[in-house]
Amino acid sequence: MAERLISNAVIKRMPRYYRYLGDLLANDTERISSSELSKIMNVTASQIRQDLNNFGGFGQQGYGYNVKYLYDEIGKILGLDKTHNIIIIGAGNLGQALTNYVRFEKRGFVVVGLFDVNPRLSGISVRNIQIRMLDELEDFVANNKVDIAAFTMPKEKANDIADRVVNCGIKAIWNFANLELDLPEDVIVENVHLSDSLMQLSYRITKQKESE
Amino acid sequence: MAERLISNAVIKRMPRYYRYLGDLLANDTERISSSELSKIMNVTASQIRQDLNNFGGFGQQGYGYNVKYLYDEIGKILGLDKTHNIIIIGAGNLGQALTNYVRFEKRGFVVVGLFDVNPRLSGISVRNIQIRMLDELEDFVANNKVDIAAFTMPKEKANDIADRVVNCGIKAIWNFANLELDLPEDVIVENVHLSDSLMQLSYRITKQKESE
DNA sequence: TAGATTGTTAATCGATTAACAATC
DNA sequence: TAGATTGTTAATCGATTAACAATC
Repeated sequence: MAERLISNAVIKRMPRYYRYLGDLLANDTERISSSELSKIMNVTASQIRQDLNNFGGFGQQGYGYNVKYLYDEIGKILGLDKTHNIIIIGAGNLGQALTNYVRFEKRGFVVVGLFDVNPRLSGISVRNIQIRMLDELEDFVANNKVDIAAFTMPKEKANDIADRVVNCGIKAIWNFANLELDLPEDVIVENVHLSDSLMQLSYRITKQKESE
Repeated sequence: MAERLISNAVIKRMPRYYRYLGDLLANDTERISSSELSKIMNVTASQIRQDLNNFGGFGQQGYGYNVKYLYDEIGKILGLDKTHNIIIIGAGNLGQALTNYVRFEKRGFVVVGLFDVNPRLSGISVRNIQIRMLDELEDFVANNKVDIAAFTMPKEKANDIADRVVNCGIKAIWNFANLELDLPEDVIVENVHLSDSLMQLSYRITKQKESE
């Protein structure tokens, strides 16, 4: 496959395209032009065509895009045609919420393990996944295919655990801990900083009030 | 206050500055130059100075920035010096997780209400906040100051509830439902699309595997 | 074929970086 | 004062939009 470097701006938009195409598919829409889609999604048609052409020509002149085909292709681009096994480290509220977020499985994401350090949680199950003690981590990863580690533990513990996770050979972290992990560059980290998001909301509220 | 339009790219970086400055403050660092900070944060010094100067001159030539002062000023820019009352709609796992996310309170975010439609949850309390039935929403908002509604209900219900929330006069939504809300433009919506985030992670994993 | 719409090149716009005069 | 470092202007880079030839 051609080693084109695709900008982050483009990649961020792909799941959104996927979502809208999924909706169109659910409505039995067979085909759509970039200009129709641009109206629905509130972006320019030009951007849609540019974005898609980073990955190949999925459309047809005079016709537009076949919704089902494009949906599937974007799914492949995003790796949704493969299964991703996830362990969740930190079985507090957020960890349990993620574990329960069943829908993720629809897209090939499967929670295979749930870890915590609190002995009180030992043996308890969340959605049929028993909570394991963190000291079993290395054994578990050695015996199970794990693609992603989700970090829902307190941030104080995150860097130590990150080292252990990386030593086990896990190459991708979905990080909810409110800090930046310091890791080798071949480890992929996707951050979800809820507190940053809330601050951005707060900024916009404040700005709106000022302008009144 | 001068009505400068500040780009989204800048606003997104502000919470990150705030976080790093908070860490420096915790380490009793009194002052820092843009170039020192740029090394820690892995951005250019130029960008730091440009970003900050959108909001005013917080530094001093030949000295740099006073950490405590800059931290406080960014806090004010982000509206963290004010209290924000939040209601959470959808008392499932994610709603409860957010409710329990005590730390938010440190920054002036207070969960004042928790709603659901499931009668089984009626009367149950999460962190001393009782779960109310959704039909009490309008009454509750009329009698309590509510700044933000967090959406943690299933996406099918999100748009209807959004209309009700907006009719109550709430002007800001923190949206975890995996769809885009269709609302008047004076309503601020901050989206947290966990599934998009996971797909981006999946993309990067896939790409890395291809290049091996 | 004629009309429609893509894929792609060129033009524009905005964001980032570099440079440096101002000044503490 | 001399050195350091900001605030800000100018240059560069990258992303978005416009335009249009290719083609279904």
